[in-house]
Amino acid sequence: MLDLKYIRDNLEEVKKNIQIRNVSADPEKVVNLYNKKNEVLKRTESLRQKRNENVRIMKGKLSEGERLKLIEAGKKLKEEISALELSLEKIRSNLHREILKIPNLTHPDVPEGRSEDDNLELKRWGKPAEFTFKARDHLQIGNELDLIDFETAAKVSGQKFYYLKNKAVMLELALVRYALEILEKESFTITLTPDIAKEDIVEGIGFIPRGEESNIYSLEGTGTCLVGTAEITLGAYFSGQILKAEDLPIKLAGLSHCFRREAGAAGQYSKGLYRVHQFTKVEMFIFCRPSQSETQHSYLLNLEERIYQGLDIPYRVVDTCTGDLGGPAYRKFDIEAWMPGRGQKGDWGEITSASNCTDYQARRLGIRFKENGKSVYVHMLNGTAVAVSRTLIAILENFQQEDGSVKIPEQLVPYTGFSRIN
RNA sequence: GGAGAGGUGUCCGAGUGGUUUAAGGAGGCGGUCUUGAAAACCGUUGAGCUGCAAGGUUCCGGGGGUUCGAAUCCCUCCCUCUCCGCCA
Repeated sequence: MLDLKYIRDNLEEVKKNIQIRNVSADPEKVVNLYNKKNEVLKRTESLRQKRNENVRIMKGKLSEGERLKLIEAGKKLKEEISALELSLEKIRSNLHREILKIPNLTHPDVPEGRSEDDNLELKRWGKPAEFTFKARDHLQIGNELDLIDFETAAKVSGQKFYYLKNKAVMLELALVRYALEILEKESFTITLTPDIAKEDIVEGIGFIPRGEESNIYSLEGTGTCLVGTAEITLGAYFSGQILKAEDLPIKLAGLSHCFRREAGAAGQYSKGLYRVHQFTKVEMFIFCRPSQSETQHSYLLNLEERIYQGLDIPYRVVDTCTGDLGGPAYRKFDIEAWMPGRGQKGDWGEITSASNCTDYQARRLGIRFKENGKSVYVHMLNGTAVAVSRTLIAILENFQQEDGSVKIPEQLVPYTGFSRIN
């Protein structure tokens, strides 16, 4: 969330930002609720002060008459205070609800636009393969080589689930190992995170844990959710803590399953493994000083590129436009891999994203560090190291051979133990 | 899942209704002394909200309750430890 004082003092800027990011939020309502909260808080606190004074007097020796009088006064104060506290609580919860709708500020270089079509292409790497035969999509390849089984998964778990089989299993494990080793060398602390997190944590990271529009599976009656990404469990790792300035930047990497409801998502561009309810992902996370976050953001993008260059997957990098940014992100770079089976004649498909969320998440989660005796919110960044299911698409479709087999990228062979699937 | 013991500031730890405005210790920071360091001594040292500030207010695992007044009493949930049960 944004700082309340900042919204109050920069209302026009916040309004403009909401407009270019194409979301519905009402900062004026937030400011009104904030002012109202402060006003009621002030009255509550002055009554509390009276109550405390009253109590202090009663610590000493008093005549019975005086004591009774003070007790009566205390009773009256108590009633007034609880009435005010009740309305304060109401205002607070309204304020909380409204402020969560307000997105992060936006980096000045982010292209303005309404949808992903307005994202700005920054660069391309590699050359999409030109096939001398009719290219198949990963569904066909997966079927022919007995690698992916959607039908059985639909029967057992529902649509948009899948069984990986045979060499695809090893390929998934190899990708995970490949990414984790690179990150370990980059002195990330590698972790294997829980796949479940508490609702307030999920919300603190900026996801909506419940409701129709939520992309998150909540576990009824437990106050917890299945994580949509390890960004949640990594980001909350230090929640409520004050970090040592000399420890920054802190780099964590996490392997987890990711669960997404994807309600209403369907169609040609979501087919097969592209949009599924469960997949495996290695995520990177950085906590740093505000002055470092732009550099760290480039660093994350750079690492992602290295990882996909190592896999020989052709890709392009895009700077996500204002209308396509999620609430917490200040700026986001996506890597889109070339997927020959996507659309009619192949297309780019998002395979990683690296976001600089500045202090938007840190404020809700209470993650700070000390600077000159003052506590400052850290900046938090996240990036995909390997999203396995989509990387499988890219590998199967880009490295398919005329004889129906699939070649494994050279750098992955030490991890798979085979260089070809057939 | 059952029984018991716990959860207090960066850490250890005292505290069972009103001199707790959280004792004391360790650690950190500053200083005295010293060629320098150690030791010793002196001082200082949590966070949030509000406010220009002074100040005020909240926080003793979370939430709720009793009371004029709660770290302290009651209810509830969470977590940790020990033992038992179950189990990859």
